Amino acid sequence: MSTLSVTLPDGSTRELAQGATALDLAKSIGSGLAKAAVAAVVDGVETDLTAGLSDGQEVAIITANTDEGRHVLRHSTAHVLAQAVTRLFPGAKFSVGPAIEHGFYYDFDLPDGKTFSDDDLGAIQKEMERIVKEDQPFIRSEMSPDEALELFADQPYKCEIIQRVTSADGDALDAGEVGSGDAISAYRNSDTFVDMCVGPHVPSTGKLKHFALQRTSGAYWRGSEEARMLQRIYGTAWESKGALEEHLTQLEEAAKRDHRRLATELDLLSFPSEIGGGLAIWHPKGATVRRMMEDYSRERHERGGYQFVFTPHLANGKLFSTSGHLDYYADGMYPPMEMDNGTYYMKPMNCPMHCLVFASRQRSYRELPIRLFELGNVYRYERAGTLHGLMRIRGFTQDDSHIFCREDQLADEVASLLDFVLSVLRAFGFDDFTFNLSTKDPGKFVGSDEIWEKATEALREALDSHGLDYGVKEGDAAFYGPKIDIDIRDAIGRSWQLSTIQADFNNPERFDLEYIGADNARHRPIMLHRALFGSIERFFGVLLEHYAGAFPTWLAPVQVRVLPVAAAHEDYARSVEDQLSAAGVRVDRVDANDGLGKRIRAAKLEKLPYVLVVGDDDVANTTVGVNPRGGDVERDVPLQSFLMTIAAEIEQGTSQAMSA
RNA sequence: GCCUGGGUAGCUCAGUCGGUAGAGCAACGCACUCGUAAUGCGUAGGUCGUGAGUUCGAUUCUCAUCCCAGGCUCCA
Repeated sequence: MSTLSVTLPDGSTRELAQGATALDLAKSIGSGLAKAAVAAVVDGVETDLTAGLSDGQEVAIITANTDEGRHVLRHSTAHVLAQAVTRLFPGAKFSVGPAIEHGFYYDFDLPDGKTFSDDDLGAIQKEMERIVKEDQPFIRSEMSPDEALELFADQPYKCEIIQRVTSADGDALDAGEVGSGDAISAYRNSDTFVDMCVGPHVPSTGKLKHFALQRTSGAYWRGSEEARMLQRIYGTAWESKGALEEHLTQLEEAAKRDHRRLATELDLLSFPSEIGGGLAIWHPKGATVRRMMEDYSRERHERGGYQFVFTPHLANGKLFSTSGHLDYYADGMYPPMEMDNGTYYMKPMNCPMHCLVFASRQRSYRELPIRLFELGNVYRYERAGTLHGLMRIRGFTQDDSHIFCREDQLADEVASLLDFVLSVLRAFGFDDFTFNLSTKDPGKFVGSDEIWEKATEALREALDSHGLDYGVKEGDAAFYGPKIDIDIRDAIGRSWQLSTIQADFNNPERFDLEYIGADNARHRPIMLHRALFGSIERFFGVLLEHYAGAFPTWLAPVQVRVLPVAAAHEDYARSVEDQLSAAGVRVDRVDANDGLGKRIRAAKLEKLPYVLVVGDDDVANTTVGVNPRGGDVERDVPLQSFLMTIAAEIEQGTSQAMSA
């Protein structure tokens, strides 16, 4: 019997019997590998383990504990989910079920418009476990579109996908589902269940043991609000029980640092329903942190050559017609207020006002760039279902800046803006950034193509000159100009979009802004929009989750708490408190009405940076017992020495921030 | 806005197959005066999100509405 030879990733070759599969290859290397294998890469193409190999191919085995391997597991588990649902809900139509980050989902259309309730998940999970136990094979077949239409005749969503992918306008989603070209592939698990899919899949359902269904939700077919709403089930799947449990634990940990929960626990702010959805009130402690953030921001802007302005929350609708907001974003604005001399709106952005500041008098080229800065309150009518704590809110404050400059200043200005933004973000403990350049949305823009080209090029140049890697989001720009978005990654690896730098050649035109050039002629300035925190509220939320409520000392609402051991030490405790307070430290005191242990516990739960315990020895020697957050207790520390330490820490926190 | 689930004391939650509610923590009071993550006892606190309907009677059932959560869509 002849053999075939394949090359492994390490360059070595292996002889296998004719007709051998990737699984045979894995077995020949080792039983452990065969057990962990879920798919293979043959000549650069992901393939089923059960596919036959040919002489001369390069083959790599994909194991379950890799990103690619988990992707296969999750995709295969989605098929098991679909089969379970079709067993439990006869007549259910299924549409698409991809693997996603950390898991998978599948969308269904249940007969008679039925919906899933959370209670259904348990039964579906059990059915899935049954299918896993049955160890059904995933058997691949390929067919023509016509054959596929016949096979999936009772699955209208599959038919629609087949029709779309075989017509000229097949899109990425469809391609992911069925591949491209004339051959449509499908995977059959049993006599009663077959699903269209490019694969690859695990050899059999017995490989899929460690998964959990998580939640149900509605999801529009093809992501369109006009289309039918399908029923989606989300789940997660992993290569081992340990990995699954670790993931579930991580989710719990993330939930523990949810800013909405911490905001309540730490008494920072609240969202009273009496006020309305998406509108927060800041309690004293939250307000203190916010004030520190804002003070720092003001300080940096002042040193950065910005001029501070204030503008009103309301404006005549004509202003927003001029800016284009009413043409493009009326839906996102609060409804109009009819007043005696016109129609007024809450402002959704500050830029029109800042344009008027520029226009308030004649400007000379010598003045440029003019950098206007405002902590500006804006109101946007976010749809009810989109509100999310501080992250998505209806009334918020932008640390908003508009820079008016000459064309020859644009590149430098964008470049220095990038430096400025990154330096301030670093001061708040973020150092992992992602950059994205968003380009014109062909369906929603103002201004000429030429202007857009110019603006986009300026942003691109700034990113390139900084040697930054960035992605391009085609069609993601605001209606008035292209933008650079900066995402940060927080302490538990989630990414948040914060800062944005936007070039705008349109508003200067709409507001007819001009300056007198060196040539004594009138010229149009270029405008840059720039938010750094984005919204103070959102940034605060991100910061709160990033630090899990344990703010660094310079930001902490209460920096030190003084605890007298017993009533006899209260006078001394008060004096310690006064001295710290006089030194500018945010300090409070809790007298000995409760046991010391209880008061310390309370302070720890509040995540205070320092707890000072003072007793007999301290009164006698003017010392304190220092219990720092996350550190060891130190007794008999001279008060003056603690004072100097914490003053330095606060100063350093701020000044590190300043020079970062 | 759409789908699903929820709203009971300051917080976290239990409960009521329709007969106006309960725990822990917090608060307050008394006792204890204590050296580094919960001292003990007691008191008070709720028109059960809001409005309407059904009913002898609604926190419980129905409808509407507001708010919240997870998704979808949207996010200048």
